[in-house]
Amino acid sequence: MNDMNDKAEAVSKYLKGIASPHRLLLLCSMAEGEKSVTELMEATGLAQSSASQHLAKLREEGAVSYRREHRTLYYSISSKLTQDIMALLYQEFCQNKENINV
Amino acid sequence: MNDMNDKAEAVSKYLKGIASPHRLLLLCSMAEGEKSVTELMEATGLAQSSASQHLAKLREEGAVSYRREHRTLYYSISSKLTQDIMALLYQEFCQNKENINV
DNA sequence: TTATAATATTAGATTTTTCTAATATCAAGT
DNA sequence: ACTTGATATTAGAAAAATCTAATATTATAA
Repeated sequence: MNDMNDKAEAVSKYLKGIASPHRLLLLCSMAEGEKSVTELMEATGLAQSSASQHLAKLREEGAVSYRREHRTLYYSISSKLTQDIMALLYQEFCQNKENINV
Repeated sequence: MNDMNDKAEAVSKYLKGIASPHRLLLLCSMAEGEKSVTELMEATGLAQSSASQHLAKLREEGAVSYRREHRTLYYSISSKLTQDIMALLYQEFCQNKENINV
């Protein structure tokens, strides 16, 4: 019974992990392919510290991962769930001209 | 360009709208079929005021709607997007024993 | 028309999130 | 060993979310 509460907590943590305008923009940018932190900063207009903190949160929730190449870290979406959700959201908010059924 | 920002805002608002443990439990309960507010309170253990406020937020985001029957309001999930997302989350957090790919 | 059951709204305190500024780390290149 | 470029972490202030308690609304039944 409080198994359900635990699951709700976990799901909530994950959803809140991606549910900020800035983190969504980061994910959107990464949806095009892996991006360095600097590229992500430019694409989203975020300050360095802010970008880094948002990426940390996305990492914590397992939504993204990175690979190092020299001094540069390349981030990308690493979870199927996140890809699926981003696809649904994109379809709903970015393609559906009249926002019925939101 | 700030079209993207506007969309990110809208998506964020929607996601935050469903991303609280209590609201997820409410949605989970409604996934079984429409429920009265009292039934939802019992199912989730929420206080009356709290349940009502959470339902208001879900309404605002268009995730749920209700129908009145006498004094009782019956709530249900009204958006395809919300149903799809709930299905993905259920699959990921409630069926996948080993939480790979979160 | 008044009492009551079912639900909504408001107010205020508490907690959580998010930003900026400052500082730290870490891996090259010199 | 130093310096520098790329990124991370910490601290603290400001903004947003959430709970409880109190009050209001609304539809029915007496």
